[in-house]
Amino acid sequence: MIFHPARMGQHNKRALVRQLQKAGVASRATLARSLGMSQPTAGKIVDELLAEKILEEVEVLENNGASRLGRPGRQLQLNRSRAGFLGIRLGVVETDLAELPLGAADDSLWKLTFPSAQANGNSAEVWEKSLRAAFKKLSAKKFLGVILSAPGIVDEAQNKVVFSPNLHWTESADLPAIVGRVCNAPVLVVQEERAMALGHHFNHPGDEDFLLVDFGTGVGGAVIVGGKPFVSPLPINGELGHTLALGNHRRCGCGAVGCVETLVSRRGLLESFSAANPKLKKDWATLQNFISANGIEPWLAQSLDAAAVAIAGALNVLGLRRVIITGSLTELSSSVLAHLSRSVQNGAMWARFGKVECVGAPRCRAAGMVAIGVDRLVVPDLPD
Amino acid sequence: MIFHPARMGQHNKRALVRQLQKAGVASRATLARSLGMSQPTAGKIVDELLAEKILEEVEVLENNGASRLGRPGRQLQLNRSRAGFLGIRLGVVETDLAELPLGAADDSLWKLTFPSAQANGNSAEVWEKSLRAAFKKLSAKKFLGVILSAPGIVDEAQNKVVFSPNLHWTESADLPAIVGRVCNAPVLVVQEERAMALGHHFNHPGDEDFLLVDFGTGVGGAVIVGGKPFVSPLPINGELGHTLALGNHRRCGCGAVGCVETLVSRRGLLESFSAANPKLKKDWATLQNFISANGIEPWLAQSLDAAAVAIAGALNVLGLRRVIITGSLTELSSSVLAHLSRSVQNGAMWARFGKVECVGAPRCRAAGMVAIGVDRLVVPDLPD
DNA sequence: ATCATTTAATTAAGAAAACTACGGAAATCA
DNA sequence: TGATTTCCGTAGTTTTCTTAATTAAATGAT
Repeated sequence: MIFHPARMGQHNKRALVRQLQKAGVASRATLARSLGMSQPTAGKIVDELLAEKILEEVEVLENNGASRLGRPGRQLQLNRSRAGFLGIRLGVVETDLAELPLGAADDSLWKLTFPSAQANGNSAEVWEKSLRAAFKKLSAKKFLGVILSAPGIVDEAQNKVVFSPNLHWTESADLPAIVGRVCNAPVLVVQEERAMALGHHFNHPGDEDFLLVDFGTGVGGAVIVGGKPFVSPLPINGELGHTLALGNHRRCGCGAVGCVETLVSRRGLLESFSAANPKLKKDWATLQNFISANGIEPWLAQSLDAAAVAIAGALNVLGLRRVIITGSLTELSSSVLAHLSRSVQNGAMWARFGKVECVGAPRCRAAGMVAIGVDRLVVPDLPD
Repeated sequence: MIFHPARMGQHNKRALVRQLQKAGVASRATLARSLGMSQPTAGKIVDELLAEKILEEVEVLENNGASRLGRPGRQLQLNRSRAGFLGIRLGVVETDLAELPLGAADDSLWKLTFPSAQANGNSAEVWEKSLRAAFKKLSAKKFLGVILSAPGIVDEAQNKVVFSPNLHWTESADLPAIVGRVCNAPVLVVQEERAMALGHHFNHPGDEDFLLVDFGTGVGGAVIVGGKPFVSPLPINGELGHTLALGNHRRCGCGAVGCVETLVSRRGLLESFSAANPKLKKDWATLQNFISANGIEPWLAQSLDAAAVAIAGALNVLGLRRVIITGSLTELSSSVLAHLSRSVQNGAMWARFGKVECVGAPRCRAAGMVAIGVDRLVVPDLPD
């Protein structure tokens, strides 16, 4: 990209907003210091953002610990009092809505819920009707934008669902148009795992570089490098659920045969569990209890090892050393994550030279969705 | 990164040099257009670069095809007449030297050669002596810098070899100091595959995003995204040779068991070949002829498929659709690459939605080494 | 041959956004 | 109360880009 003076402003504005997202609350002086810019510059940018109602000033009451010397800074944060974004979580079964502020969005805000699909064919139309009904119940009517998270493969640049084995109607539907008709605001379609990864980053600002792997109906991944979602030439990336596991012959929803997803998705685990223990009930609670009682049986070890090979391979290729695991695997006995972690370390090259970590974490979508909305709608990058 | 006016100049200078590297030859006006900057700006930057002897003007004689209307532009290129860099290719067996110009470096320039290691322990000292002797024979004595390519795992930010199973002495030796004593110029240590990938990019400017996989003593990879080497938090990336292949129990030089490298490195292929055909001579030429005559036998198919799983997994994770294969695999019957290509397409998700390519190419190190030198020594990024 | 046209390169003037330097405001501490 | 420290804003300077106008060097038509 080429720089000229007219672009510098917007760019530094983005940087300042990003910094404030991470810090949560900060003064003009603190922002200037942490960004390496002069105080007048930071002050001027903050003034603009306050005028745009993107930031707000907040009363101090920040007497925690040592009382600082000198004039106290006027603390700033992303605006928590205004409407902000409408979050739509389009899940495989249900769709949830949340009114998200620009700052401090958390996953307790999900309120309204309706089914995502119909048994018969007209899911898109019914979904639009349900959305319209739910929208009427919201307290806010006007939003800066709508952030819609969808499962499957999403082309975020095109706001399109490319492939969704469990929610096929979203592939042909024009989601931005549907949502736009109802909400009358710009719409961003984002991949669920990418939103969760970004959400994790902003909830744990120390985690700047990691691979997030979510286990659920499918197995999806997302990559954060330098605190930003990894952008690749293709709309697909981090898709390690569909790495092939040699020796696995299960047919996957994606059309291929042998994806690790067929081994470690919820359904995949249940299949293996049931095959190894045909007399037990084939449901998740039974599986959970069984693993807690009996530890890691060979069928589970093999599945976990297959996933670990894919994860470790991704770490080697991406140059990462930290894995965040979310979803169903975190609901099982802690020995499961421990086994996976050991197995990942076994396959990750960096483990020979330094530390490789593989830890569980809760899913946090809201914060990530807001971050994407702020990044792409509130302080957008200039084209070119 | 934060921008201020003082940085804009350097940044746009970098962009202009990059553009000229890709274009080969271009005029001020062409550069301005392709970079989206104004003519006066491009002209001013070019003037600086000419004064620094980084660029040179070149006589036209470019009457190919239609005679263009209007005043012809004065064509520019990276300086081909001056010394530029000293390239040192530290191979597993031999070390080669080349005097590299800033523009149009090709691999015919490798001239002086000496052994890389000694049977007894003092390899570093002997290597320094050999280097000193070879350096005396060069026509140029003064270089902008020395680019040293090394096999194994290289931390390019630290100019250090982290791990080199086939050339262990480089791990503990202070290569920049050794080379600096002899050549008296700044030294950059780069990973061989990264140099080759960048070289491929500049020899085929259309290839902006790809994964390069080199087969030889080991199996190494490098990633180019947007025409630039992919930078990751760790000094390791693109290391797909050490992805584990389930069911493979060979011990790898890296310390792990089951790396795909043990299947598809030169030695790995020979092992499998010999095991399947114990009566035949265990050498590369025999293997080549045998494959040409008998096609892809099961042992080879399995090895290729294991490599393909790792490659396809890397494509899925990195969001890429193009693979460049270099090294020993390109020396075999074309059916080998064809098999690998099919197998990669089988495992690559993008193949369901678009095209996935896997093609062979010659190794080109010189161009990549120069590109790295230009990028890091001639028009360096400002620290921050 | 000459002149209009087209493209390239340079010069000059203007605008954007950063920086430094300084001064007033608001707190702590002696 | 006054010294010190820190924060924030104002004023003026600097850097680098842009646009607009000018000069330069080619082609092609009359």
